Amino acid sequence: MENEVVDSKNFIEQIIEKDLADGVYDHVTTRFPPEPNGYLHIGHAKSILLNYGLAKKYNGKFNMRFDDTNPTKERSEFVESIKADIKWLGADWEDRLFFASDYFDQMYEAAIKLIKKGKAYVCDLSAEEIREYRGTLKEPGKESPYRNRTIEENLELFEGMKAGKYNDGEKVLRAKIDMASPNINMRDPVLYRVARMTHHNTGDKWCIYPMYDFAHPIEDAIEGVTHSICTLEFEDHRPLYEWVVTELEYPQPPKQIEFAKLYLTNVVTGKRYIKKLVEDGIVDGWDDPRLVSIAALRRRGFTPESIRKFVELCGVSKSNSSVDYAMLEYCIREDLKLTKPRVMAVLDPIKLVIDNYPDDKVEYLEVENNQENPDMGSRKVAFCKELYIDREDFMEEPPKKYFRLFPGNEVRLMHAYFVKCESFIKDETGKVTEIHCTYDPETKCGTGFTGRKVKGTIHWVSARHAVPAEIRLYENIVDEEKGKLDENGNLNLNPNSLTVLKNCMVEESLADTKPEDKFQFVRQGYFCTDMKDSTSDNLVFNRIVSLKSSFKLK
RNA sequence: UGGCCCAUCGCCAAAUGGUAAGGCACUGGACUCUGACUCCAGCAUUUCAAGGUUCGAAUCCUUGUGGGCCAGCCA
Repeated sequence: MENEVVDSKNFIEQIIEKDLADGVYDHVTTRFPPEPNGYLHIGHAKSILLNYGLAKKYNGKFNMRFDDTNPTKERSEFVESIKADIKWLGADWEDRLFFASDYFDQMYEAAIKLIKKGKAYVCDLSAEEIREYRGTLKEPGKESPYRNRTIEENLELFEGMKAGKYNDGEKVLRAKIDMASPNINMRDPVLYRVARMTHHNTGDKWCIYPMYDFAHPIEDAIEGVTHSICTLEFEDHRPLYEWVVTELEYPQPPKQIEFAKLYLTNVVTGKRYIKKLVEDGIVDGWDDPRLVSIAALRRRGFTPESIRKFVELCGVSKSNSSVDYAMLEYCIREDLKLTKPRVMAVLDPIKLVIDNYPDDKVEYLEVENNQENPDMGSRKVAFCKELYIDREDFMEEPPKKYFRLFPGNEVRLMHAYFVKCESFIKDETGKVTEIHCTYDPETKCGTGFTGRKVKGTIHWVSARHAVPAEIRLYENIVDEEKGKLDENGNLNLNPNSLTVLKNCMVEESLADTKPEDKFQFVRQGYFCTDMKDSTSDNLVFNRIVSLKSSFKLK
């Protein structure tokens, strides 16, 4: 059933296999190291699934680690949401949940080691001065006047930093590398800063905190990570990463590998924009279904399987690219297709009366839950004289090749009978209010009737049994403008990003739907339930994607 | 002449010097109790450009062009 994929390996797999073959490493360990400063989105899913998949593929381990080295931005609530999202995606860190902050002691010792090797020094320059001394992209920097302090003096000063003798910003520990390096990251980068902040994990134990470039390689090395996979913008940091693990003399040091982030067309991903959308009340939060955070995708009805499939399909490379949103839709269609029940729904009801059907008769038709997957069982659906069908399934004057209901035409009511339109009623505004049909008892579903064929099959619900529902049609918030602000500083919004259809009717089997249930209303798009924020008494459904194509009126 | 990275169909992406996979999207057509699904067919004589090396180049070299990233005591 899986399409046969020719065994092509992405560039990271090739690196890993070469490392294993060359004996560079005797095991594989990867990790996902988010900073707990926000919510995960589809881009993170790529990183999570990539790291997890690689560990699985090479019988290695996948670690979960919060990179919490900067308490100003980090909060515990994010820790929990991130853990929940990763679990939902199916990446299992087993018992290896780590915090960079748990390694603060070891990082401190590592700093001492560098000082003793003459590779790090305490610098008294202010932040502004450091920036000035750093030079520019085109001009080399100049050395700090504090660069040549003695090891003893550096040791004493650094201990003083730890002991809280200095104010925030007064002193930093810097690596002694090369102020003339064309790579600005190598111009004596700051390793430790003084910051009196309460850390979500270590509380007030520390008043100095390590910088990412120093902390990250140490975290990886401590955990025995072999392949430290990150995104492209860290390429320039790799020499520093390597400098740290080399100077600290770790055996089998980890190596950093960079890959291109996942961008999606037609969505807004920038944190700034999402923040504005939330603040302006345009969306109802970071998990609004029109966004692409993991939580939003989950709420909108995407399944973990569909996200996994999507990430797998996107592939991994080093070229900046933007994947078509249609690919994501394809993935959820693929997943729901065989695994979720297909039900009938009417978005814009119009009454259909079967004139030759007994007034009080009710039939309970046996309907397969998924015609393509008999294992999914069946259910009973009530059928009677008065039904609702969708307004767009009837036309008074049909265009060519319109297969559905129009005066004189016969169609199949799905799972039920052929029905022929005999007449219809309009109100004073010309709007059709009721359609009258006759049905043919011989054409009942399941009888094997082959006497004649019809071109159209339409959804219906029993007017006496159907349940009212509210359906929300979500469109992605931003179009091809890629989240750019317009001349007035506003986001380029799709005015129809949320359409609420209030008068929908769904078949009675959905009455006891739970929020996590998923259904397909094929022919009218796919939907899933979402009753979390329901303000109406009706059932609430979210549409997740459109069908591939449908008959369109010219 | 600051450094690093990237460039293959509308969108992803293989091809590792041996003669351009695959998926999404799209376009026909068949089938159909969902205009869906499924099926079948069509979608790069050419890999940003121009030179060069080679029997042979998307792959190597040169020079351009286009795009991304870097001057936080953020990650």
